[in-house]
Amino acid sequence: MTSVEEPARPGERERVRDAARTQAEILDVATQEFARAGYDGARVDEIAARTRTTKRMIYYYFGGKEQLFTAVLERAYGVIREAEQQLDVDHLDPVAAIRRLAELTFDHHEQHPDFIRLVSIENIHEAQHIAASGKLGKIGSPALDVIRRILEEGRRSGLFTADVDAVDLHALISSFCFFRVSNRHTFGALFGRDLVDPAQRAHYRTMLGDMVIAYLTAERAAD
Amino acid sequence: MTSVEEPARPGERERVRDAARTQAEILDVATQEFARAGYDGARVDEIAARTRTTKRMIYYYFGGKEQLFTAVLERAYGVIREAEQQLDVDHLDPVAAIRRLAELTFDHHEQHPDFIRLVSIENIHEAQHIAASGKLGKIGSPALDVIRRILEEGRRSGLFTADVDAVDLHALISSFCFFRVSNRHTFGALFGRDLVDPAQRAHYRTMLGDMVIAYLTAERAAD
DNA sequence: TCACTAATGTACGAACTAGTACGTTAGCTA
DNA sequence: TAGCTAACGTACTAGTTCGTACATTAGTGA
Repeated sequence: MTSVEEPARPGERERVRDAARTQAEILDVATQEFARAGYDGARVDEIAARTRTTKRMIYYYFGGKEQLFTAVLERAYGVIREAEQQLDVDHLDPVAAIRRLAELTFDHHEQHPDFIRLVSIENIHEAQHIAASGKLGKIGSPALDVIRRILEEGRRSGLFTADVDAVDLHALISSFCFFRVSNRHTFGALFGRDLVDPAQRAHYRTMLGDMVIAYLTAERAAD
Repeated sequence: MTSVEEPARPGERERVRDAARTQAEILDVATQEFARAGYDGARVDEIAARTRTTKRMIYYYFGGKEQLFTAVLERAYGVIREAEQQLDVDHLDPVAAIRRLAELTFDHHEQHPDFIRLVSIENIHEAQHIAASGKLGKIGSPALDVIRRILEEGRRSGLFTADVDAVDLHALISSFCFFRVSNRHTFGALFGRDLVDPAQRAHYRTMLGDMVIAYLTAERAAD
């Protein structure tokens, strides 16, 4: 998540009024607060109190609580898109490429629990903020293009047998990565196992890769 | 979910005062309201208005909003436990047994979207109500015992090669089933694909089974 | 340097919301 | 059938929460 800790660039004197900084600071704090308490549990006053500015500015820049949450979502999705764009697997064989992609997803989900919480919250509200966003419509994800290319190559070379398209494979990979973070509390409370235990991280990361590869390369009964 | 539509048993005259019926009716409506709006978004007044009783009775029987939500969770988890207890796969070979179990999980998740939403909500609140419940501690799940038996048999017979225990396999199966329902709104909005489209139901159900079997039976590099 | 506007702060209000004090009655039991 | 209590309803309050009217000032362009 883009943060605003650094006081602009060195040499540039910290101005008292800085619209960009104020907005970014509001977004940082709002991200934490919405992720912590959910949309209705989050308090606009609390967000304001934890910035260097006032509630007035939240309404000045974002218009209201709903639009603030939408802006928070837009930025959070932007971050994962950027990470996915860094992905370069064209030099790898399809099996290694898919494993690399799955591991990137795994790592990103683990490193951004706030993002997971925001997405969970947005689903409770039936994606109404995404629908109202404009910036966030059906713009897909860079990962999808990568998956498409890998799948094509994998099938061409005969390594992949599964009858699956890029979107479904993305869902399969995401489901494991997402669940592990999103449901860790209830899962831990009910089954006594912490899915995000650092000592088990490598285990689950391998498990994910094994699962995806096994699925894609399994011998299939006649289609 | 246990419902209270039927006016007791036929012949039994509907009494004006019926503690069990009132409590069940409150739980029914509260389940819907909490699932609809989240914990903080849910309104005690709204729950009361949609029952045949008043807010007073919610406090009389449950004590408060927190305890009401806990009671709602307890009942919802009870329902899935019951479903899992119906499961009888001892007569099936391990591969068929695991597929049957996965499909039962798939079906239950699809048929109980409110349950999924409640669990998502409880995770946003870090499972605090489960922790405070008593009824819901680390009591596991009937499905776990079934998985344990199938895994043992599968490994004994040499069919299963994966180094995975029952809890992790349960997580793998649940993640796909849960994500498909819990994240359908954001996934649909971002990728233009409805994961719960009835026309695709069989496709995803097969995909789940294929994935689990492929993972369990894949040829592994030397361990 | 001066005026203009974007950026900011203060103080407040209207509406909502969880929870409760108090009073009433249905239905069971002796 | 009388009386007792679990079950129920009404009306209210204290505290909260989103949002805004109004006043002020930093920084910039002419």
